[in-house]
Parts: sequence; structure tokens; C-alpha cells
Amino acid sequence: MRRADRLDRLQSALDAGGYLRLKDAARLLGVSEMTVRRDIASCDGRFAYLGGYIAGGLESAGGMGYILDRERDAHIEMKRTACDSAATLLKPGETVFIDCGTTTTHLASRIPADSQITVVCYAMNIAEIVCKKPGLRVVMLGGLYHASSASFSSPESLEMLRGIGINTAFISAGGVHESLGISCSNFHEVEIKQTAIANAVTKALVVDSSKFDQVKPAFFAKLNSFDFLCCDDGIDPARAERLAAAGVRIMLP
Amino acid sequence: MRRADRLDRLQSALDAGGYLRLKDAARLLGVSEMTVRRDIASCDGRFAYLGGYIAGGLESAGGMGYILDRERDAHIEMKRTACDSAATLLKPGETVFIDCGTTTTHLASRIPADSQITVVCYAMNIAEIVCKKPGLRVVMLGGLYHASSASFSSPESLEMLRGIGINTAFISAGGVHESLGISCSNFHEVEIKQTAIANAVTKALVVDSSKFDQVKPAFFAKLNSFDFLCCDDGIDPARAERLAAAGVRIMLP
DNA sequence: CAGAAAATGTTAGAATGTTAACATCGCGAC
DNA sequence: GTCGCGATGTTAACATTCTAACATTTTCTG
Repeated sequence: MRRADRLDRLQSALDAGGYLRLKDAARLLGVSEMTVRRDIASCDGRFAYLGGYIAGGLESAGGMGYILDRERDAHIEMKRTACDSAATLLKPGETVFIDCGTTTTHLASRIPADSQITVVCYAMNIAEIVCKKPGLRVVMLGGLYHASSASFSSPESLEMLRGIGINTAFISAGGVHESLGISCSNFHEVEIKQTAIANAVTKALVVDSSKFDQVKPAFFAKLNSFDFLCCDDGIDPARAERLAAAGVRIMLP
Repeated sequence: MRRADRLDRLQSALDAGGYLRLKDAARLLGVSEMTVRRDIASCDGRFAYLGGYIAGGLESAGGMGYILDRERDAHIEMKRTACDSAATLLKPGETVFIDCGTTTTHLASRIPADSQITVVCYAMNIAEIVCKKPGLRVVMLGGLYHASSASFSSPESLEMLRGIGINTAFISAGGVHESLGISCSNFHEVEIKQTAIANAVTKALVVDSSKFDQVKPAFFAKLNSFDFLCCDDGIDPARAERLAAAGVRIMLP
């Protein structure tokens, strides 16, 4: 079938990451624009079709597009604000660890391109952002891919991480419970987070205020392991006071 | 300044990977569409603006967008064809190594999502493609990022690679010279390519025919290290015969 | 080869996006 | 205050894309 062949060619041209004008695509494939339209409509979802352009591979980082889309509307503003707080801890020339998740992307995009910062990460969505900034040095911890958090894990990566001196570790979490501790959804993240915390001079927990009193299956630290809690202003004053008493500095925007 | 703040919010909403309708962006930011247009125009390049949609972070994989764009027009059809040949070596359930570069992206996008294939890679542009396919297992070799080829390298990753059994290694190259050997532009790739070749049952060289008689600074193998040469039909018959005599099977579309 | 069905091309009008010019608002300086 | 300036909003003319209907070509089948 010719249609399938055309779609393959389109895919090839697009999944390196870019977009094509509809008319260019038509010329490339040697058919009319209308046919390209029909081709794209026939395989719904494979390409994104926006206002005269065809874009491929935008569904989003590492197949966790749906999770992300669902979460986006809910907490995006809070996450953004929490990362505003966290970004004040960034210092030119330093080495930072950036955890996986949908919160820390906002922090990654806040790192100035010319800051000479070295970023250590282990998630696709973080890497996609920081690798595009020319002034940054990026260290990626590889391993087996876990689509649930778009992250990688492996013993060798832990070994690599142990050899890296970190000025500030920015750790995210799915749940923050004052007595039970801090938890995330994926067990493979636990060792990485713990190693990053152990190797860092400054430890910062980056969460939006919806995470308080939540518990996820994998505990990885206690609240007092952290020097800073970077949060949005949804945290209530009583809680803030308790945390401050426990030695955690609260960073608000 | 309010404009910078709006741009930050846009960036946050977009760089997780997605797009926004212009009118949605206007509503999100609480300003008119015209203002959003002006904002985007003011920071040219930070966002892609296509037909009523705003897309972020599309410039392309790992900052090598420009290289890629320049190469795209030139050889894209040949690369596509070469990868058509290579794709016939893919078998469900197997483990494959996919090299970095602008050629192998076409191969990566040809891997069927439901093929239960395990992909070993060390480049952002490859990872971006294969991580999105739910039926694949992905192993990423991490390390320090090299923007020139959007790839990573580290001693620990080599160690990891040594522990991985590969059915077919798909290796790319910047130059293929019959007597001098096969070369690439970046020295850090050499060890990885060599280790992948050493660990693979089947070794396939994937290059378009423009690479013949070229030489790049870093040699990494001789032609007879490979079982297959996956190429487009631009290879001339005399050369094909010589290579066949040297024990390399030529794969054409 | 005829006929049917599918695929592709063409066209025109509707919808949408784009641009530039001008109006309005908000804010700081004098 | 009010003047001026920059930022933002509004409008209208213009350009582009979208959709659906129909024309044409190709492909398959008997």
C-alpha cells in the first residue's frame, strides 16, 4: 500500500525532531496536500497536525504523556511556583542533581543556559530540556528505562553517581508525610535518590503543597534529611512552623 | 517585567513537551492573543510558532538541531533507504544496539512498537524515539553529554555495555574507506562502538552511499569486522563486488 | 477489457490565522 | 496632576488553511 509507505517517509523526516510545512510534506512525498491530510487523518495520533504544520513525536517525553497531561491541569501552577523557589538555590558553576518527575522539569527549564552549571539527571524529560542548553554540562545516569517516570536505573549508574560531587540535590517526591517520611511511586528511584542525597552538600526537597500528608509505596528519606523545602505558598503556617523547628528551611517564592 | 514572567509561564507549560493553542495560551496568561503573539515574537527562537499553535523545545534533539537541519536536505532520502535495508535485520524478541548519529534515527523509528525488542543506545535522539514505543525495552548508556552527536559516554557505561548480550549491533559511521577503515567524527564514540561490535553476534554497518571514500578523525573498525553493510542503492557495482569478496554482505532495499 | 472500488486531485466557500494600524491603558517622571 | 512612553487591546483587511463535494486517475477483479 502506498499510504503506509508515505507515512513511513513522513515519520522518518519528522521523528528526528522537527516539523514540516504541509506543502513541503506534499512536495517531499510527491502527492497533493489533500492526500497528505488524508494520510495523517488515517493514522490518528501518530502525528500532530497543527495549523498547516506536521509535527512528529510530540506526544511527549518517554510515553508518559498521558500521565503528564492528566497532571498538568491540576498542579502545574503550584509546581511552577515550587520550582521558582528552588531556582533561587542555583549558583553558576555548581553541580546539581535533578530528580525525575513532572515537577522538576520546571526547575530544569529555569536553569540559565549560560550558567556553567553541571546537571546530573536520570530522566528523559529532564535530559530533553537540559541537553538543549548549550552552556550546560550534562551527566546522564543511564540504565533500564522505566516508562512510569521516564527514568533510568542500573547498578553502574549508581556507581557513577557515587563518584560525582554534588553541590545541590533537587529531590522530588510523590508524598511528604511528617512522621512517616518522604515517598515516591517507583522502587527503582529509591537508591538513586538516596545516593544523590548522600553525595550532596545541600539537599533540597522540591514539591508542591498537594503532596503533604500523602504516602506512596516507596519511602526514601525522612524530612530532616533535607536542608531546604522548596514549595508553593499553599503550605499552611502551622506546618511550616513544625518543619522549621525540625531544621528544614522553607523556601517560598 | 511582566513579559518575561509570561514567557516563563509559557515555557513551563510547554517544555514538558506539548503544544498550546494560541487562544488557550492567551487565556492561561490572562492576556489577549495579540499580546501572546508579540511575546513570542520578542524572544525569537525560544518557541516554535506554527499556525495558531505554540510548541516548545522542538528545535530538536540535543542542540544538534542545526547540524541535523543542514544534513537533512542533503542525504535524508539515502539515509532512509539505508535504514530500510537495516530494518530487515530486526527480529522480534532480540536485543539490538543502535549507534548515534542522524542516520540511525530512521532505523529507530522503524522498530515496531510491539516487537518486544530490547534497544541499547547512548544518544538522545535515539532514546527520544524508542522510549516512546511502549512495547520496547530500552537500555540507555549514560555519562557525560556530547552535543556534537547528542550522545553520552562514561567508563561505567562501557562496563554496563560489556554485560549486555547483543543480537545485532547497528553501527553508523561518518566515513567508510575500503583500505583505511571506518571512522567517525568523535573520539568518545570509538570505545562504545568497538565494545558493541565485540559483544554482538551480528554486526551491521548502516551508512548511506555518500560516506564511501570519506575519512573522519576517529577510526574504530575495519570493514571486515562487519557481517552486513546496510546501504542505499547509490553504491556502485564494482565496490559492491569488492566488499562481497571481503566477506561483507550488502543489504539493499 | 469492462466495470467497480479505492485512491488521489481539484475546486470553491467557510473558517481560521496574520498583520498592521490605531485606540486605550497604566505607570513613572517632572 | 499631566505628560509621554511603553505595553496592551481592538479592529479590519488580508492571507492562509480547512472542509466537503465532486472530478479524475489508478488499481483490482471477473
